[in-house]
Amino acid sequence: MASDHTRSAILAAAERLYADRGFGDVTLRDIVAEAGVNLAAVNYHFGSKDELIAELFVTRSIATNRERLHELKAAEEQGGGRAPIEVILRALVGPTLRGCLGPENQRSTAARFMIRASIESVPPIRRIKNREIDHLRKFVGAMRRSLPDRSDVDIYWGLNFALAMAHHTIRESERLTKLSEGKCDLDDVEDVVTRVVSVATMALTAGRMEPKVSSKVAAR
Amino acid sequence: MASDHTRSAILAAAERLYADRGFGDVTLRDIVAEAGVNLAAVNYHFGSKDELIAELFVTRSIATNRERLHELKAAEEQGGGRAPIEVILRALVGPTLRGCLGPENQRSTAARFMIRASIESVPPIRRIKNREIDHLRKFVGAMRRSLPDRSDVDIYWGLNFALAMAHHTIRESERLTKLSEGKCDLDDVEDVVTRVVSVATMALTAGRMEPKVSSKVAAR
DNA sequence: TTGCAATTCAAACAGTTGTATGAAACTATC
DNA sequence: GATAGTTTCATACAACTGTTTGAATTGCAA
Repeated sequence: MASDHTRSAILAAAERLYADRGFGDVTLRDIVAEAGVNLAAVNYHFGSKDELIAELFVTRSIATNRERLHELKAAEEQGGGRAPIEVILRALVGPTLRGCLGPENQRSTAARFMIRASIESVPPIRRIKNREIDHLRKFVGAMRRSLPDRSDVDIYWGLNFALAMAHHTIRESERLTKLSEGKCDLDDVEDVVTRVVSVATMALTAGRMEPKVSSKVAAR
Repeated sequence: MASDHTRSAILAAAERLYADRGFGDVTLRDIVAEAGVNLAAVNYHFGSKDELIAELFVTRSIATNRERLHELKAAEEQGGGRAPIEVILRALVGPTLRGCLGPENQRSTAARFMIRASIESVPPIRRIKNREIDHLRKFVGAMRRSLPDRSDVDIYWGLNFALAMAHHTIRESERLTKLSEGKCDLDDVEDVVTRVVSVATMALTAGRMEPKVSSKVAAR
């Protein structure tokens, strides 16, 4: 254990380089040069390159997830177990958007790293994302409680679309800016959050016709 | 020129392998082995590996784009220069969704390739995607004509969200299936198209204008 | 100080990658 | 059927990759 100086220097250097140049062309040698440590130190402290990447991503992920759940829990407690759907959706997409958008020149390394992780899709990160389902289920539960009349299928689709809009906006923020010739202000994060939440809410509440359990939905 | 047999054998083999195993771990040697040709043939016919990938992607892209524009043009001509927003959005996301979704066991190689291209993001493909903006502008134009009261910013956001829902659903179809325990039927492509179009339409028409909301089956 | 484990280091390893070469095998034209 | 141009081929190249090794160094406890 000792000082952990080498270990954290590697983590910091790796995150910075990945954020700047992407996973594709950053080698272990780049990382150790940036960190000022020996090449073998990576394998000594992390086991392998993939485990280093995984540790970086996991650390940032649980931070975001904790934020999300904190917002969600607070909202449900205040509403006596039932939170308005807008608030739930805001807890879902807010932390991610706030973490990854905002004025480019003042984006944290962590934010830029997470954007990279969202754009490029490297095996160790994909493996972790697949275990994120349990986390999403908590939001499914909250949404069900908030919209008890809504079918499960609609809930799932609403969740899917909310995440879609948030993640796609992060991934393609550059393209949207170019397409709109700067008219879409992606630096105003709260406006983006509001837009996403508003559309997702409409998707989940529109056409609230009576129970139209047409066919197979009756299951479960 | 001669027979082009080698050239097309390489293209076919490459597309198949990339579709099956992703760009990450398919080497030129894998490709030439699958195609039954010599290693040097790739560089002889395509110049480099990246140009091979680019050619594959460009071919599929212009096919999709042509479909999109065909649908769009037909709709606008029929409406005398103005098409309903739902139809425009359907022309935008329909071809892509139809090309990439549907019963997994009967997905074409081309479809699986495009899904890979959407999930992993490899440099030559990214470069091409960045030139796709001109194509999107045509849809912006059509949307403006269809919704003259709507601000440009709203149009851009609507387009962005429509693409977001379509692409994210393709990218994360597996996760959505797992999360919903199979309740979201991604094989029913037309239903997916309808859902995406319906939500995007709401995003573009809500808050203003009288309900032109064609009571489409928002959900079933 | 001595001893022992944890850490760092330079160096090499083993493999893979995309690409280049120059000769051989074709193909079509005259 | 010779010839010029295209295409194929086996092979080598050169560079880079993550990982391992075993010796040196360090830090700490007895």
